[in-house]
Amino acid sequence: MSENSFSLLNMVKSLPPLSRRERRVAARKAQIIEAAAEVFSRQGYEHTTTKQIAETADLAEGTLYNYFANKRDLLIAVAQDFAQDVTNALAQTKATSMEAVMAELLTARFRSGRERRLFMLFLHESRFNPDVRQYYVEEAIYTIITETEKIFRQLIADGVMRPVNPAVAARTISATIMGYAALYEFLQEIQPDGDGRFTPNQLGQEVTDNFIKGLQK
Amino acid sequence: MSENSFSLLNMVKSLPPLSRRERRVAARKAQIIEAAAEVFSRQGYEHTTTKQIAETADLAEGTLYNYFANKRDLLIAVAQDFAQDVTNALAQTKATSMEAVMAELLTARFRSGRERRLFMLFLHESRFNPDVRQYYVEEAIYTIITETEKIFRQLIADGVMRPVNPAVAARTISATIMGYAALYEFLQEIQPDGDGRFTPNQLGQEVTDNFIKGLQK
Amino acid sequence: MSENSFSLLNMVKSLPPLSRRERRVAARKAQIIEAAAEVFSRQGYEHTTTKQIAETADLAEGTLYNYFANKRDLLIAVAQDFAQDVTNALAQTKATSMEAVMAELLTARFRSGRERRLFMLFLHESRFNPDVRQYYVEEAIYTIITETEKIFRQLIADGVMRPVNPAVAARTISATIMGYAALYEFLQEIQPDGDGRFTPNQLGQEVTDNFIKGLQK
Amino acid sequence: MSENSFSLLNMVKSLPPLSRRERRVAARKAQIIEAAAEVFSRQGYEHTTTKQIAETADLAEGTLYNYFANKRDLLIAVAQDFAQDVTNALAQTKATSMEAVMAELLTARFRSGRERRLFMLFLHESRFNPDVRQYYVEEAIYTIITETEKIFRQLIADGVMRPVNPAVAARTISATIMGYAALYEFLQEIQPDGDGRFTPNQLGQEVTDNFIKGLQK
DNA sequence: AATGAATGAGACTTCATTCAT
DNA sequence: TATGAATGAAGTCTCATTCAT
Repeated sequence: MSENSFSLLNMVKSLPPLSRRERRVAARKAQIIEAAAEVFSRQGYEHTTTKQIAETADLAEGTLYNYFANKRDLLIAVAQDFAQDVTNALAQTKATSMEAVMAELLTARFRSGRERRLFMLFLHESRFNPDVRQYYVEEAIYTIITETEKIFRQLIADGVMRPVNPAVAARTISATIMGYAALYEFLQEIQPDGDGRFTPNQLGQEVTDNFIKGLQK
Repeated sequence: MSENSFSLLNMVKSLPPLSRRERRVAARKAQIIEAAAEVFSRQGYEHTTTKQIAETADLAEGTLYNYFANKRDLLIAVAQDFAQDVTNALAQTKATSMEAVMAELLTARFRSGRERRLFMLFLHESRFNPDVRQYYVEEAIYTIITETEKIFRQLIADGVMRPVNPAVAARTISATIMGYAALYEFLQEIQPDGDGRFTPNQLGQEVTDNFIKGLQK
Repeated sequence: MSENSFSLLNMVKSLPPLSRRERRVAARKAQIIEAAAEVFSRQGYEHTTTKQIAETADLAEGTLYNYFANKRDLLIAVAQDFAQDVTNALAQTKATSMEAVMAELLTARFRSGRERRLFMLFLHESRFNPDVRQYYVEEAIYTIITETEKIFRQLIADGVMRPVNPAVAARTISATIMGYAALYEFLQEIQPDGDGRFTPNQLGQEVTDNFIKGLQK
Repeated sequence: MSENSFSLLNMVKSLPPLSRRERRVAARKAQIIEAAAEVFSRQGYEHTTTKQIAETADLAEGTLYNYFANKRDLLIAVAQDFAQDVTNALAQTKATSMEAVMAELLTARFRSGRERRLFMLFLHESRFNPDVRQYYVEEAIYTIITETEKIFRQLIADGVMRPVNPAVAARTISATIMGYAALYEFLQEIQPDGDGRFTPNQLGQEVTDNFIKGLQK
């Protein structure tokens, strides 16, 4: 999420340039968000104390409150930041062959453990926090699904994909991605017998094959 | 999860018969586990107070501690109970046609909102609680995956399924199930345009079709 | 305010008898209110910590919150209790001669330092706490004023008092009482030169004389 | 209290003329005192933050500390300033008829809501702050009492007033003034039935009449 | 065995004060 | 001299757990 501060800054390039003070505030916020994301991803929201976030950010506890109203707002900020990253990344995905699209969808997300863990954290917290739900679900998840759906419609129109319901297919792929993100935490211990471990790429190729050709003989 | 208490009792049927006292203890434990499952599923672990569990179980707070050492142990008991249910249900699944297997896998689980929410809850909590992880992941998820894998091996041997890696296919299906369990909370708001809402069965059929025939033309 | 718990109990004598549990709760509440009144009267609301109240009540800090939602509610309870005392005391005042009425009004209230200090505390806190304002001002002060006014109307009707506006006179007397309550804190240091200190009774007689006969020759 | 800053400057007129630097410092102090008086009068001491004072004074928070050691000193300065105003005003009061003296005493003070509220605030704070007590009580209140006493002695000597104890009478009048200052906040809601509201002047005349002629028939 | 009041550790948050710029 | 971000002490409140009845 350190690239994030960059992406955030880039997003507003067209706006009037930031004053020195605004830049400093933005940098501090980014520093705190980065620390919060780190600790949240490791320990979850409830098990994280503001003291720990402050220590990770190398700041005093009170300083957090000069930039965020409360702990909850800090979680929302991390979720917004996360959603922004997902949205930006997906905006650059190009639909070419079916294989390429699937590979991109299945492997591009969740390469980093922290990102996977944050993904699952927000999934959990959205149930109890409407703002997280809004920023995370309605931005990140909605974006993943609708962008995938758009790509599928195009592939069907191009005659590359067979004419399934693109809405359902997009949701199925998204669900599979999310499920794998969750499983990944446990897969290292639960390996197919005798096969040793898969690399993410190998796994991606196999899954892609399953989806494209179908499981039926 | 009221059947659950039954399943717990059934498990020990082969052991020497329970004394009256042991039956009373088991019944109380089941009562408490049922209450805890209910409240945990609605509010999550951290947002649930022992007071709420006691009220739901129609007992005093202190009584909980006569049967469980602490709140954490209560969560573990709920997880064990849940895993038992999943294992029992899967033991009865019979492999016939591919369609039947897929339908069973995709729709049997998660018909109830509470079960879906508990599933998600354990997924979250197992990151912070090794015992939940052990009982939930290594029993429930491991069971789902290996049983599915077994079924797939059979289907491949029968020539019904094409010879993909059954370990990967089983994991993909499991991941999809888990992903849909998570998405379900949000799907009502994120509907395919103009299509109205899917019933679980409709969705199951579509997804089954995707998986069996593949997405490729 | 220890008599208070009595008065409170007396008030509900006509209601169905309290269960043992209700009596215990009432006693604990009274114990906590008594402790809070003591510390508030000495240190004011803001300078009082919940820790101090708990120590004074010989309870743990958390126990306070089993009986009152928060510190503010504790202040309100003390104010209600205080208002109840004032109301009860005034209900017993009998109007006979002008001198007796004045003496009663001027000396009955505020014999104890704690009561005087609480009176001033509520006066201050009502500005920032609508509930204190309601219970304290609209019960205690309103009662003092209207009861005095009633007495004055009677005295005028009896031909003992000259026909001034009884509403204004009642407010003037009340204001004087309140002002003396405040001054009392400082009067010990600010004595009339050479006269030594007044006892409350001496002062009451002099003031009564001023009011009854007027200052004019 | 804008005249206040003036009064502060006037006080030192007889001292050697101020250098430019000293004038600037005095002006800044007056600016800060004015802001503090404004916010204190509205919100009370404890509910006022140094941030709010700084904003009201249109200065940065740190700047306050170049002129006052801490928040407490700021309150003391406001109290001193207030006492100064009271003393100055009373110095100009001339004793002629009894009616004139009473009217002056009863209406001159507390025409402004802010002054009334500050009066009450100092009354409260002096219980917890010896310096406020010293400057406010021993200057303002003491001055009011002793000046009134002096006037009363004169009136008695002139044969206009009957020979009561002038010390007590002065205290009674002062107490009444203070009581009305406190009641004023609530009087709007506690009106004599059917009489509508009093203007301060009407009230002053009635009260004067009560005091001069006495309540007795 | 059941009760539920008492406990107190620990979390979040506020805000007066400091200090580098 | 003015600034305002950083600080951290201290306060309120929650809630899992204990224990006397």
